[in-house]
Amino acid sequence: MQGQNTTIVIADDHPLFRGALRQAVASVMPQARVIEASGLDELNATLGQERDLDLILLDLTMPGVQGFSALLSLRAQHPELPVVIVSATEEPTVIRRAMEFGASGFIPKSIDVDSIGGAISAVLAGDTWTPPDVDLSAAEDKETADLVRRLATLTPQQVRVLTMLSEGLLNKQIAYELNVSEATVKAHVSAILDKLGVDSRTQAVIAASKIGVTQRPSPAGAD
DNA sequence: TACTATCCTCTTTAACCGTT
DNA sequence: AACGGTTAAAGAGGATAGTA
Repeated sequence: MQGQNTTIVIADDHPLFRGALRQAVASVMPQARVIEASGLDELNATLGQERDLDLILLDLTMPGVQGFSALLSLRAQHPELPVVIVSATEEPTVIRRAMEFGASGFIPKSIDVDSIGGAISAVLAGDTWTPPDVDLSAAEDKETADLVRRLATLTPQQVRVLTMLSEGLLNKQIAYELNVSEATVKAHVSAILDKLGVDSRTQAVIAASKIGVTQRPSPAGAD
């Protein structure tokens, strides 16, 4: 059924773990074609070139990736393409949030290769997969859940603008970065404020950082 | 099946207003 | 004047429904 026409992208900056993932894929589907990307740029290049991709294994912490922003824009730009998050963390909050942002699965790096293979085949079969020993039922407060839902409605361009907003850029600077007029940026900002249900860009930035869509620069080394 | 009409979303821009 | 924000409008592109 599945195997020979299946193409899977592994996006992770650690070569060792890319190897482990590749091995896990091979154990489940020896025929599958695997494309590796070591960063966001390579991933985007792959997405631009390749047509019939079946699955992306996405590391949550890669160069060029801020929080969930990569997942968010992937979901926005390629709604049909299943994304499985691969991460070192096993925090239920992070896992739940990833799933709410549209991930098809969440694989902690600590689990064994067999389980990873099982997770991958489950997702390819159309199911979702999260670590069985992690309790996801713990309810998040309503406001946060609501905010997550709102964030998920942002368009790719709006996600880009929000990311730059979080970096403290002015409308004029964002316009320069995106090669559009300042009026365009203002319109995007307005749309973002509307969708997030806030009144100002600062509130939008605070909301985004609260959820973890964009990470604020942390004072101490945080990794 | 193929073609067309239509609707909707996304993106872009200009004009305008309020605040500092 | 500079900056942030709102609104109306228009073009591109995709999805959908109806028709021949």
